[in-house]
This record gives sequence, structure tokens and C-alpha cells, in this order.
Amino acid sequence: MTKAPRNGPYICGIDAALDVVSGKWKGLVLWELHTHGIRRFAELRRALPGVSEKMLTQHLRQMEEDGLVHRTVFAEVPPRVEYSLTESGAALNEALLPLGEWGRDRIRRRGLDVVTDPDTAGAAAP
Amino acid sequence: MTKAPRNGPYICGIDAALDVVSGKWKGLVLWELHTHGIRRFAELRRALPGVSEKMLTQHLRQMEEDGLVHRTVFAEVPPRVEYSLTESGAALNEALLPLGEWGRDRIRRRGLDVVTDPDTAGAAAP
DNA sequence: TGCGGTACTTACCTTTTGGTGAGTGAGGAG
DNA sequence: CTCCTCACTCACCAAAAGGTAAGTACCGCA
Repeated sequence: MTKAPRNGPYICGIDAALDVVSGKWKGLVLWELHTHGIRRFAELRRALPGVSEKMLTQHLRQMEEDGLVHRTVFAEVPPRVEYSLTESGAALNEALLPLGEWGRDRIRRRGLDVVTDPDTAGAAAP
Repeated sequence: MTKAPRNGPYICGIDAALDVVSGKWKGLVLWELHTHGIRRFAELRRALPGVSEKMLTQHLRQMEEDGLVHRTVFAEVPPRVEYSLTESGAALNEALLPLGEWGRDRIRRRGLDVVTDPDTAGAAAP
């Protein structure tokens, strides 16, 4: 049987929200799509340092199922697939902003490591 | 050697924040401590439907290490241990509020299941 | 005398998650 | 002619997360 779409039962809203963003790269995908609007598969892959193709497709499919991203396939050669945020995905991103700020604060206070790669540099990080 | 405290390297603040709240019950523990101020171990266990003792202690220890909760042990018989939020933990909770609202919205819109237990009923859920 | 409550720890097991490396099929660059 | 790019899929494996059941030491209650 195929994996059912995540559907609880949940204990509260945070529970439901965390279910949808938990996954090693989902937060980053959300942020990348937020800052760039539309991204192709390979662009996302390059933007996420260390992601495997399998995980990226897996996460993108789940996020599509969860109504967070649009997936548009162009019947071209070479193939082209574009991803962008749905309204719900954009709202989720908004809701994640305070969390990102808390995280940056925490990194500052505790002197934690941050990976800096050329793509991320220059853009305001969440 | 013991598990090192979570310390990145992180790609952004959301990354760091999600690292700290990811864990099946952490969001709920945070919320429970937020709404009640101080809770004992057994109270938390009863408040989280289905949590095992092992997971609860494990999560509480990690959260203590991460500076989210205070742990006060009373050298009494029977043993008494009280948990409460640190300043950082309280700030994290604040940062989670918009996320909780997004989650509740999602539950409403998609008609997802919610577990309702007597303890949670009556309090405003996150 | 035996049970339940207190806050755990430990050993063992299953489930979930993530990573690796290969294959696909057509076009464009060298 | 060969390699690279595109956007995947598939089979297999390793690690992490989580669950189960038992044991600990002491008390109050019946």
C-alpha cells in the first residue's frame, strides 16, 4: 500500500504544522521557493547543499500532496518541471518567520555553526 | 560518548529551530508547560496521550540540554521533579504561535482528525 | 502482605528516515 | 562518438527515532 497522506489524528495545530514541515529539507525548500518564486528541480537541488535527488523528489511530492507547492510539468525535451508555493505554502512560510528569527537568535547566543554556501549568501536567511 | 547536544551546522534559523522542536512530543511538552507554568513528570505523561516514559524523559533531557526547560529535583520520598519553561523556551513558544494557528487552519480546511482528551479539552489549543 | 504511585533506567526490538548508486531516453556540446 | 543535462525511479542499506517490557527503591494505603 502507498503511504497515506499525513492526516493525523493531531493533538493541536502545532502538531499538524510540524508534521508537514518535518523532513530534513522541507523548511529549506519552502524558503527557497519563497525567495525565488519559481524554481526548477535542478535549481532546488543546487540550492540545498547535500540533498540527494531521491529525498528532494520525495519531499516535493509530499509537499504537493499536502497542498504546499504547485508542480508544473512541461512536455519538452529536455524535461522541465517548475515548482512554486501555493497560497497555503506561502502562509506556512509566513508562520515560520518568527520561528526562523528565534532560531537565528539561538545561533547567535550559543555560537552555533552555520554552513555558508554561495547561493544562500546575499539573501536574507530565515 | 554521549550524544552531543544538537549544534548544527545549520543552514538558517528555521533549520536550527526545527532541530530543537522536532521530536514526536516536544511541541506538546512546550505547550503544556506554557499553559500550566509548572508540571511534574507524571502530570506531563498524563497530558500527552500515548507517550512512553522513555520518550518523555528523553525529550525532557534534550530540552533541558537545549536550554528550553528548567528541571528541579526535590530530594523527597516519593520523588518529585518539576519542569518549567526557561526564558528561551517561552520565547520559542511565542514563535510557535503563528505556526499553531496555521496548523489549526489546516485542520479545519482539510477536515483532519483531532484527538480530544479530557485534559486538553477546555484549554485553547495551539 | 501486597498493590499502586513516584521518576526514572536499561535492554531489546520495530519503524521510519535518509543516503548510495544505478538506470532511463532524448538532445546538445565537445 | 562520448559525455553531460534534465527529472526522475528503483533496489538496497545504514542510522535514527520511537515503542515495549522489565527492573529500581521507597512510601502510604488497605
